[in-house]
Amino acid sequence: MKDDYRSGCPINLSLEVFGDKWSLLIIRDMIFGAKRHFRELLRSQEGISSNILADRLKMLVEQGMLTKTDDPTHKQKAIYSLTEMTIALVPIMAHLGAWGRRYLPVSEELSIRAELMETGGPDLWNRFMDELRYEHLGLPLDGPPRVRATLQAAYEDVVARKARESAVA
Amino acid sequence: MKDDYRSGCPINLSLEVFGDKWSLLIIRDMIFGAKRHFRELLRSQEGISSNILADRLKMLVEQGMLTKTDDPTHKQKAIYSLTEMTIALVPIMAHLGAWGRRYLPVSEELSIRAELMETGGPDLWNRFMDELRYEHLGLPLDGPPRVRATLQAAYEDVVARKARESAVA
DNA sequence: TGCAACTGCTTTCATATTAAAAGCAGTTGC
DNA sequence: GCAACTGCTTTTAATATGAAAGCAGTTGCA
Repeated sequence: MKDDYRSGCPINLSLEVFGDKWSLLIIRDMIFGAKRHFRELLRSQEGISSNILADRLKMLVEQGMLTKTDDPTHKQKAIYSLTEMTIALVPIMAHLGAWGRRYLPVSEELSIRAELMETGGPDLWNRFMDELRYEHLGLPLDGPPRVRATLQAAYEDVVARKARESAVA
Repeated sequence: MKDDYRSGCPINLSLEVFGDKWSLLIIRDMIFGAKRHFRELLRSQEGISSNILADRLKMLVEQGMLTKTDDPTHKQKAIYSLTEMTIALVPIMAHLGAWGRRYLPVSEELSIRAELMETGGPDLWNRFMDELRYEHLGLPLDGPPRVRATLQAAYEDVVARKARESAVA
């Protein structure tokens, strides 16, 4: 944990924890991309470099935003898990996505998930958060996870449609 | 405007616009602190330095997050105004504040506003946004502005109470 | 049993960003 | 007429970032 903060303002403190250009993208990839290993996170859309990724993961673990455990299937693999703190960012992710979609030049395939999150509203967010608690914290879940798969399928549909369109054109 | 983005993901684009340690604090001070001049913004809780403030203001203006106009009362003064884009960040600010309050070591006086925003919910946020549209964009408002003053009064009450408490102790 | 591919990083070095402090050419109020 | 204020800019040093290569293993497969 960091022990000296610039101020006790909640917005400032939030920024000190994840207010940089990379931390929230790592969390995004864990939440929406189901990525849990270093090498998976390294393959981000935005091309994070390995030293920065290593640094941020370390810091996020120190701050209680992630936990790191051994992967029983591979002696060299580490599994990163979300904590309740990070799962609680889902509504903020949804708002950020909606805001970006409204005001910035987003690409269609990368914003379809944000659109569905916006349409689904708090009910969908809460369901998704429960599913993340199931996957990352081992909490019980009523029924099988489905939210991320739905978002992913919508993404793939857009990609397939765009491929068809550009093939025709 | 920046013309090359790392990716078209709405969350990434949002981070590219205000995902640094200072931009959102400047916007926070404009929204909650009613600060509109350079020297006012320089007196932030967190102690931003003048070159960084100048750089961020320039960038925020370039990106359409703020506008800059001359102050008719003083030839050297500039007035910074929020745009609809920035006013639309109010719900995100509220969520960020609520998140910080729940998970980080906030100070009581600096988090009372976040508490009131959380309690007030979307109804309060919308009223506040309308008031900001009135103050910064000149849109009509039903009744006089009151939200920021209410938040500010609550802040001052906490400061006064803490002063009394520490005087007694 | 050997070897290619994969594991989570670390190291190196060049470049970019940030921070603190001082300063500046005016403008304003008294 | 002068002190205080205006929005910055400049300088210098410290720090962070980015790209690329490398490393000491581990694993899966032939």
